[in-house]
Amino acid sequence: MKRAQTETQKSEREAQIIQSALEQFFQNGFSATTMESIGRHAGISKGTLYLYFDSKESLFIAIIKTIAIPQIEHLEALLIQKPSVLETLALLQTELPRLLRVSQLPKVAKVLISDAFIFPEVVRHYRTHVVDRGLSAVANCLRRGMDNRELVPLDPEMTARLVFAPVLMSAIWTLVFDRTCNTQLNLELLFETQHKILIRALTLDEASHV
Amino acid sequence: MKRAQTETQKSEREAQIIQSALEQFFQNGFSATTMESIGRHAGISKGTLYLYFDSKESLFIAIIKTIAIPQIEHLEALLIQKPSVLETLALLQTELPRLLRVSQLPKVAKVLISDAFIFPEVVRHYRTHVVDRGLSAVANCLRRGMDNRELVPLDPEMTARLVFAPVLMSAIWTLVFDRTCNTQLNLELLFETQHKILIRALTLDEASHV
DNA sequence: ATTTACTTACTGACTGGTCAGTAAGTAAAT
DNA sequence: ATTTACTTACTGACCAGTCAGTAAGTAAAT
Repeated sequence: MKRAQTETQKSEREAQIIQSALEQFFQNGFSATTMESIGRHAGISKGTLYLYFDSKESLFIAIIKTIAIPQIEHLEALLIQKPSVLETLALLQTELPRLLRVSQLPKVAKVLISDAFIFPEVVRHYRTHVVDRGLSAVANCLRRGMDNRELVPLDPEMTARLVFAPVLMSAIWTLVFDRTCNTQLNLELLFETQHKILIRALTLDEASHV
Repeated sequence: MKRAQTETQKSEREAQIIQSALEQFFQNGFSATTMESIGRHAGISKGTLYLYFDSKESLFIAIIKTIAIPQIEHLEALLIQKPSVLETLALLQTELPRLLRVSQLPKVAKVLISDAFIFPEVVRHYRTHVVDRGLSAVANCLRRGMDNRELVPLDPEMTARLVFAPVLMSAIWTLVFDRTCNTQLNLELLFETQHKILIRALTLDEASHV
């Protein structure tokens, strides 16, 4: 393998290792993944891995921290951008399928779920810095809508969870079932259907419902 | 360990082994679980395991097949029992938290998700015999309601997925986050909120919505 | 320009330990 | 005495992490 000389090349290699490790952990789980195979898929030897990361565990932690945070910041930015809650919900309908398809977040989630009990402190970190942040962003948006009578009053925390539930389900579905059964879940139709349901359920339109 | 003499005692022991294996696979994943620890938790030695199951893999398959099927049959029975779709939805609101709390289905799901790629044929079996059956049961129920104008017309397959999404989310949440963060998700409030949303979104009441 | 001395990214064989599965042995019941 | 449920000591394969060595690059001296 070509030697990484400059700092830029080195951080490129580090990113390459993290990618390879994510793919291996995702496919085989933490325990069944060998350091040798992470190295091979990154195009380097096992020994070189240890020049970049202390241990298998520190590699796991690096994956969670480097991949998930930028995505959640993107989502937060998205949610405060629109003034109206209804516009925000409409935005989610198109953004969520995109997030599921192009980001690495579903893979990270699968890895985290699978090996949660080996690394409880990583789970706690992920929960407070990724999951709770995402949920709060949506819950706050909904609460604003409920407060200024744009939306029906409901528990905003629970409603936020219900908004995210199909995202988790789709992530698992596409990664686990679609991969092993060679099928393809229609994400656009799923989120379009969810959007219709949410709009009908949450809006106080036409002065009909009590 | 007391010797299992009769056929009844033997199948009790088999069930005990399956329980122990589920707990271990759930906590540590397939690869990191040792046969010795499965035996220890079932109160027998490692060698005895091999009198009941050929291999670690056959133990994994036995878990999926013996635990999930009875639960899904229970759900199917529940869904055809009530004549009205609305009554069925109301029933789900109380049944789903119960299923999440008392059945082993969430643990089985977590194990299956974690080790999906090691056993693709098990995933396919689980999908056709458990997941697709459950989804179809709900989708058929919804389709009936849409056909006889009890419900708003929407894609019944997708709506069924949206009904189940919070179940999967709650399963993961309670098993992964609540366990490691010492919190407790309010399942009753969650499903009550979902029920309110579904009722408002799906019913064609008061002749208001188009 | 070439040699020489030095630095550093990288390699892969090795070690200590683990574990699935096996087979020889024990003991309870008939 | 024989069968049957179970135990335990063992084996061979596998792997995380280490470390002695290699080779690629750099720079000073000739």
